[in-house]
Amino acid sequence: MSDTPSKPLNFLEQIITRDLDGGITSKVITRFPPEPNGHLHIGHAKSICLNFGLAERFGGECNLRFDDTNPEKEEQEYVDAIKRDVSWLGFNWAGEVRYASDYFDQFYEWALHLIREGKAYVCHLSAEETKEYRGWATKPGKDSPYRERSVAENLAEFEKMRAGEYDEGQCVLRAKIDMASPNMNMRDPMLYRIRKQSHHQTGDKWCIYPTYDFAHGQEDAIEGVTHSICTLEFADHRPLYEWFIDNLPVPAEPRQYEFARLELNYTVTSKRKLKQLVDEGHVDGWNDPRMPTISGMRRRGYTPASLRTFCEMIGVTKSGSTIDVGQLEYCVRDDLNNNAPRAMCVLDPIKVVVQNFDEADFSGAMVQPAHPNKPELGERELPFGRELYIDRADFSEDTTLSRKKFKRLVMGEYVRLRGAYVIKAEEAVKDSDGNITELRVSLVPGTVGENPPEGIKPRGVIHWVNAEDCLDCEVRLYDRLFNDAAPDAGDKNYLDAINPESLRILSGCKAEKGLAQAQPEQGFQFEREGYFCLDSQYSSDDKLVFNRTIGLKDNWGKSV
RNA sequence: UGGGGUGUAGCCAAGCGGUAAGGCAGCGGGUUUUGAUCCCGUCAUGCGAAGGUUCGAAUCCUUCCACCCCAGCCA
Repeated sequence: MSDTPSKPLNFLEQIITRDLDGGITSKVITRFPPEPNGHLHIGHAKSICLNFGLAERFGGECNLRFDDTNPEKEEQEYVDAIKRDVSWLGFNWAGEVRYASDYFDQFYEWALHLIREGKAYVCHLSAEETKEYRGWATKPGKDSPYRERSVAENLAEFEKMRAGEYDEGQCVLRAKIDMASPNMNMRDPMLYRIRKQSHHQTGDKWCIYPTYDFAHGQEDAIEGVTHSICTLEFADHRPLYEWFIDNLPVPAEPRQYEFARLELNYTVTSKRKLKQLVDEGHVDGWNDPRMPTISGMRRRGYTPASLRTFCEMIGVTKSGSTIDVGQLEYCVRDDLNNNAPRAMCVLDPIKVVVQNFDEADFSGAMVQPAHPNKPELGERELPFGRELYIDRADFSEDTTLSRKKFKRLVMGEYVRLRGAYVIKAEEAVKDSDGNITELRVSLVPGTVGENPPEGIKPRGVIHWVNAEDCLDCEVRLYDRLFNDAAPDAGDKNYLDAINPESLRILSGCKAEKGLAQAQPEQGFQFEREGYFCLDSQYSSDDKLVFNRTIGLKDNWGKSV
């Protein structure tokens, strides 16, 4: 036994443990059931981690099943993207991908079964009439005039529906349950509706499609799902889920459990809103690095591990909660800090000329570990020459700046070049507008890897690159997409909360030579700047584009 | 309003009648050739409120309050 306290079980883990111990379940089967009508986002990641994670933890299996019961909004493109996202997160679904549409024949048989049992009927009420008949919270509904049709008539009518003899909206198949139920879902819910559209999986085979309610529990039963986990808003559907399981000759009895979906502040996650951001060009596609989509976060530089850690960290409960994005950001920062190789990149370069370069006792290159506490990641070479670049913000002519407030280069004073020499600022060359165009410095010999002689106190450590062989690159600084913690709360228009500075494109940045080997999505820490990765879309052999995943934690200024 | 669900720190979250875990954020300090990391310390006389039961209540009972969800031929 390890002495680290184990994480307490969440309520689902407690239920599963109980079911396993009590012999109610022999092998846990879960499923992740997306509808292929949009791209996956961070909220789905929670569900994915939950379902796959539970299966993993208890030695079970998790299926990937597309809930494709509505051809109206679904597309193959989404199916492909979803598979890609789930795989990227690092999960393997059991067997082949499943589709609700794989079971359409079976659902049809079961519909027939209910009709024969007198538990379902074809209803010709219009949508508006149906709504009226349904009643209201305090008002019980009225029975449809078609409710008491004979089995034979229902069979015939349903066959006509299936055969395409009715148009969309003319009739539906409904379960005969209870029009006075306080639970609206039990007031004779729809089982089948007519949709004369081809389906991405079944083509034109069907013109009637089962509803979510008529499909979900039965799919679970067919697949032997033991614990069917969904979000809170489906809790009201559970009695209906159970009604189908009880009234149909299904091969198993899955149970439904609900948990609270993930909400993040400074973020919107509704499919409709994300689609609007894309369609109206507020962002650069579904995988824009500012999007909370899996593909967007991936392009931004989030790692699968960081997302999984996050989902693990926030817990699983039934209380509606909004997590601080800071917690998500902490997870990537932590993962990247532990694993990302270090590099230097000057974002706003100012040329530096080392006037006594010939006194350098190291010509050629400095050597630095790729990671300060991971020697196994190897070393990198930092060429060093007469001309360098440092960041404009790392130099000041103001000699009154205190050492505590400004730990960088000041005219006439010393600073350490990360991994190289201590230098002293001697002179600033300016253009006619007073902008510094070049900085002349001198190096202190013998200070590579060594402390400077007595009396020389560098104010701090700054990053730099060698002018001769550094790489020109573009750096994209991303910030939160919204300035408002709750962009879509109340009757606010979330578009008004868009952060106009959520993307800043910096060109002419100078990266250390070794970064030429960077692979798209591979994370690096640009020392003193943050975590970056090569953009998978805009980077090419002759143009390097780096995305800032997240900045370094920045405490200074708060306490000085 | 009928039904369903939820209230523990700024944000999450353990707790399951024996005297409020942990994480994020914050604050104070130490180490540091990254203002990062790391390390140490600190952070609820209090569990939505009020009553009650009990030697003992965040946990049990009663009433009340607040917030979320449902009332699609969406999922």
